[in-house]
Amino acid sequence: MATGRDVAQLAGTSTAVVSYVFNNGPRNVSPATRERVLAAAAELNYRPNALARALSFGRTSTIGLIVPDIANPYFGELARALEDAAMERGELLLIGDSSLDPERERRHIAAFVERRVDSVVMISLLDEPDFTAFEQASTPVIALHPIADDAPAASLTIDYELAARAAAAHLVAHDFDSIGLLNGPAHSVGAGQHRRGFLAAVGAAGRELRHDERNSGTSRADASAVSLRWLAEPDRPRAITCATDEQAYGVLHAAYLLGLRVPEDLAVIGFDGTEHSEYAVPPLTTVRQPIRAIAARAIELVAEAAAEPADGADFTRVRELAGHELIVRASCGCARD
Amino acid sequence: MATGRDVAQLAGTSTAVVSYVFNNGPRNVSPATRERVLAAAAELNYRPNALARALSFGRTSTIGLIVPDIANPYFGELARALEDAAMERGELLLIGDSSLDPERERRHIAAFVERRVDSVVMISLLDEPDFTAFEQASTPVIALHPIADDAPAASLTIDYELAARAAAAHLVAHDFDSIGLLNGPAHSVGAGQHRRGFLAAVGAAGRELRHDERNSGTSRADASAVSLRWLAEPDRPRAITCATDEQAYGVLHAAYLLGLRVPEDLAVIGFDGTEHSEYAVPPLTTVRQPIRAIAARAIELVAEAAAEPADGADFTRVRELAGHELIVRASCGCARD
DNA sequence: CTGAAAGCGCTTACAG
DNA sequence: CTGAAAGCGCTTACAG
Repeated sequence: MATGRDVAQLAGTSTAVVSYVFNNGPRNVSPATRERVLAAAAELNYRPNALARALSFGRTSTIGLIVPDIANPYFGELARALEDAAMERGELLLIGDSSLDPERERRHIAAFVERRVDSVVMISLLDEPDFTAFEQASTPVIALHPIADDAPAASLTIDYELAARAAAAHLVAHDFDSIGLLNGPAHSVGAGQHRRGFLAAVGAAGRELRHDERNSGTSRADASAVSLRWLAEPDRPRAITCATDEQAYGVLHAAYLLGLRVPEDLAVIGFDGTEHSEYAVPPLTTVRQPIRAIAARAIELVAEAAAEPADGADFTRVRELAGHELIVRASCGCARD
Repeated sequence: MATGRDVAQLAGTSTAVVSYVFNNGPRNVSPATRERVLAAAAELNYRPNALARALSFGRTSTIGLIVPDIANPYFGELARALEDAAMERGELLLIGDSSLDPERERRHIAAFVERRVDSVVMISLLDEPDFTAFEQASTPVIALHPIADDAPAASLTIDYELAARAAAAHLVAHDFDSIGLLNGPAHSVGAGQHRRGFLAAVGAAGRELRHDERNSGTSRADASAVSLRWLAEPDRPRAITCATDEQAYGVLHAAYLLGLRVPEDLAVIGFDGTEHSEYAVPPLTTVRQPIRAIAARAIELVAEAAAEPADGADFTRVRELAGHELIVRASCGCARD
């Protein structure tokens, strides 16, 4: 490929001027010279080498994203929203998919550090992800899940406990005699928050209410297998609220296999609220995370932190909360569309 | 961050040796020196700068992927499979999501060229994508969809016409009196293939068979809206085969809204066969694309082409076909799981 | 086995 | 407004 030197030669100028033209600065270029440079560049199909540029400029204009599972539509939607926000700022989003494999996550972290991404948005598979590589590289990181108070990263999440409580409270208001929580892995931080929210709603019911919790992985397959056993028990719950939409789809599938009608025999509520949830059969009542707002804010925070490395210490103190929204559809028995 | 020079200094050696140690070559290093280098690197948390490395090495060890819509689970699964294959070869996969926006696709192409990815795997939004930027950079590209014979890229796809015919033939064998095709945008190359396969199956039915085609975008929302009108018509089809699973989910949703039972009142067949299709309600009969095999082969082809630029001309002649598989589940009325 | 030096393709003070 | 030169952090012939 043609280099800046080729262009300079053809235009009868220096590489400095070529750079000034392509970056609109930092020095002015006379219109005539600019024209010649542009013409030469067009003729040679010149494309500045972003690697060389980043090397001398000291910034890659690149934001890394690490998601646990890109095949999960929630992370797909999130990735898209983050990319929209990044592009608006002229940054490229690099997506790394951990495929639910912590080793894979580690490799993405290393790859991002080596490639000198300016900043990172991360949804870790782990409750306490290892930020040291980013810390050593002084790369600002924002986690879109709860992290320890002293973790060297910012975080931005909804209030999972409150949101989980809202979902359970909705079931309580339905007057069901028994409700269940299909939670994530029992000992994870996230599961603790869902559990506390769920139990708070049960406690506030003001009446006798059987309740039970089961745990499954986040995949439909896992959730379906667990639900299949659960729903076959004689005292199965009348309603189930889940920690993710994916799990809710597993519950719907299990109910189908067992010949249980939703919502007549079993009410179901999901959590995350991707666009797909509207097209479930039946349409899924769910707690919506404000994906676009979270994405826009995350990119804003991280881009600012990358631009002003001085405030690094402040940035890692950031613990922001976003709002959630309960979306009521047919799966809990409220609406028929 | 520490540089190779810092490490060399601390280890009392030269940057060349640091490079030899971290790359296991191309020159040998005495065990003692290697130890000192490794110790110094560990102490300084040295991470080689991949940008600088790529600049002098002439390769980025990076493969670009462009997908039309990462929120579509089919592309999510595909991205994951491609990343697995890339990682096995020590390459990093960079994912660019076009968000169904051709302008976005163009930007990803430009970004990949500027970042000097070694090769590209592409699923374009367009029937005739513009490969010139890649061609000028002599970056090998493989398209995972049909492309023109003289397009300067390789391609690897299933035989869509044959696969679409298999799906329609299955409906024909059910003895339904009328079947429909929910196809993609009417004038696209892909839609033509689905149509020909569908009509071939109809023609081979050997009996009176009403048939009809409708078109929708690939999203559930679009497919649902189109199906809602279609299924409300008095002579609605008894069975529908779709061009994608996403569209099939839209049909299931529309049937639900209209109170039609699947498969009793309406049989449905999807196309793509992601893992999610098994958890639809009811589980979706679909044509499975061999995602992992396609991904592995695509990476293999493109990586080889990047390694041997001499064979560039041969590479762009590659037009490979992969096999498909009809997976029969409950949605067409055959099985109940 | 190891070091000094040139080069990858940019950007940016420094002179003019 | 423009050019010659140093530097970003690596790799790799070239000498020794």
